[in-house]
Amino acid sequence: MANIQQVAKQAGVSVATVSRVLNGKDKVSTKTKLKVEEAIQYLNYEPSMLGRNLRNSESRIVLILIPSISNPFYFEVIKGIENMALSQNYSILLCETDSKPEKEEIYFDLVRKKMADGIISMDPAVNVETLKELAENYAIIQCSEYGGGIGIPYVTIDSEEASYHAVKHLIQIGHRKIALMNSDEKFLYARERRMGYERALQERGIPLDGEYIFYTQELGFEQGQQTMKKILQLQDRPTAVFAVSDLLAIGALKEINAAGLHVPGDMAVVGFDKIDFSNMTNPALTTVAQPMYKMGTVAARMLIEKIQGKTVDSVVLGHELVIRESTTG
Amino acid sequence: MANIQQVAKQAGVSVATVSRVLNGKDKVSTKTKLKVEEAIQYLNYEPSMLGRNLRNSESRIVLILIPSISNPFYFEVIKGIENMALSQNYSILLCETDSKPEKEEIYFDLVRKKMADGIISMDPAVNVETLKELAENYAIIQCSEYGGGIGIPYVTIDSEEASYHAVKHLIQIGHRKIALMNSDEKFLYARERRMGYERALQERGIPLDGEYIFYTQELGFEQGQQTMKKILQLQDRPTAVFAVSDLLAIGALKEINAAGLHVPGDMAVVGFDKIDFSNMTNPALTTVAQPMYKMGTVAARMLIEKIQGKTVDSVVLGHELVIRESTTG
DNA sequence: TTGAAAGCGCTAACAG
DNA sequence: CTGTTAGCGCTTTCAA
Repeated sequence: MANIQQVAKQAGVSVATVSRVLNGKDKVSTKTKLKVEEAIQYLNYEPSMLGRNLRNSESRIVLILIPSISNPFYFEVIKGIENMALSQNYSILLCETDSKPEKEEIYFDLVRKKMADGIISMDPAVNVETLKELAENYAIIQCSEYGGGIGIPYVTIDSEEASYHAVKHLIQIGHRKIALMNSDEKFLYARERRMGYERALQERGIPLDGEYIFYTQELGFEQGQQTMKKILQLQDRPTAVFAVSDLLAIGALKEINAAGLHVPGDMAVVGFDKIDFSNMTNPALTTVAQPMYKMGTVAARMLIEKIQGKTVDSVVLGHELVIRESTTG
Repeated sequence: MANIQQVAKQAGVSVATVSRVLNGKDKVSTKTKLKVEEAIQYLNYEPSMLGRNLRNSESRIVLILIPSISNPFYFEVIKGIENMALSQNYSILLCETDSKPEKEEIYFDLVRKKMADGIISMDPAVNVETLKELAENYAIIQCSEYGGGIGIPYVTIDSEEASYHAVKHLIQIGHRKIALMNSDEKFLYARERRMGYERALQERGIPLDGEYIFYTQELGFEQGQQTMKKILQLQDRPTAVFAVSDLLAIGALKEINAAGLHVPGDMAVVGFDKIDFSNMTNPALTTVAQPMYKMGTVAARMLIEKIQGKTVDSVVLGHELVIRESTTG
């Protein structure tokens, strides 16, 4: 475990020169450079980030805040963030909050203590107050979820438009009784998605039916099952359902099957997110694809620019409707 | 962004005293302690990990090496690691290698550069040579996958026994023609699982049929589909299949359904890992549960002890067969 | 119980 | 092109 001093000594130069060779920015003569490189080789020297980080007062680590690591929606986003970060010599600390403030605090503390240079928050349940406060002193980007109007740069899609698109597809293939399986409207995206749903219906002159709108506390498989159970008990049963997450939709699928009904014959289903698993179900799920990888790279680029002190603008990316068996089977 | 100097000045004490209050180990009089705490409050001071880490030559970060973040098998393990790590004031850096040596090297470099204090490797495709070399100087634990006999402490389950258990279940419910969907036998666990499979058959006097054993390069959904396709084309078609991962099994399920056959009537299916999704399929999957959370906590504890210079022993944990619809209808 | 001072490993400003 | 030196923020002897 040699340090820079020993390398300098071995090479017969000063530590400054070694540092120059290491960082490759300043000019060093080919001869000395060679000497230094030999010494590095000889001593098996590896520069310590600990020293460098303190000196540069940076950690070269960025936090990613997600509610749950097992939600597949985040995979591609994370990959995007990771690749961009890696290319800029940043590492990522993946932080699962379980949507619990205590856990969130642990990670917020990490940036307060300079253990991380910035945060990409993908947690819709994040404490907006704290985040806002933190954003005054640290680099923060919101990805996919944003509280709206809190002055933190974000990258997201147009949820209203995406939802409109999905529902319009259902209408176009002949459905008029369409249920919406939404999440709690305390989340902005939930409100937006309901608006898209309503716009699509209104546009075709289909009256709104409050009975067809359902809210769930979480976006998981079980909630999808439970909600579908309620939908199937409706007097005037809808012929299609639009769920705002693939996991909800997959839960619905399972429940429809369990009731002996057929998808899409008896009930068409559309999901949201295009998680890997949406293709593995029976039937494969029609779903709205967010450009997740791109969201990740954009968020990471924005964060790094923020860390570098630049001002960054929010970004809204496009979406895509992936039509598969659960609507056209 | 106050530092310890300013706090000391504000409180009218030395930096040493502030440090003592911060760490709470050394004795400090109640009065000075109060003064210091007031100063900390007043200045909104947050101790920098950068300084502390350099001084202590530690990063309080541990790496987790996984092949792919989207493989659900790792979720619970990661949770276990994270919780244990957090409780000891360590943070975790989740590193996806994509089983690519280049990517692996990036992360190995992180520990060489003191950016991380140790590694928990869950990558079966890890470069064992490098790992072994690294283990001479750094704390390393293998979790769930281990090369065997390379002198690195590991935590795992008894794959042979688990596999035996699964196949025995199939035999007990009446099957005699049982296919094995295994991964490449370059992996130790693959060899062990085949041995368990063979032992179960032999024990009941069922002759081994090489035609019933299949190998896949990866453990994903697509491989499961492809392999199932081959199995269904067999002259003497088996009545059950044991896949060494849930994703393989879920692929098989989809393919069996696509062929118009029924699970478990025409073909019983057993998976391995008990990932969340194994419960969401149609029918729900019988599978072997590894104690993943526990594996994670144990691995983390072992690693931290290793970091602290203690010697640690390898651990083998138990497993459990979860019987669901895909074998018992 | 407290303070002074050294030093963890590195980078950068300045001088030569 | 290279060396000297200060200092990033902290912990920990050693003395008092």
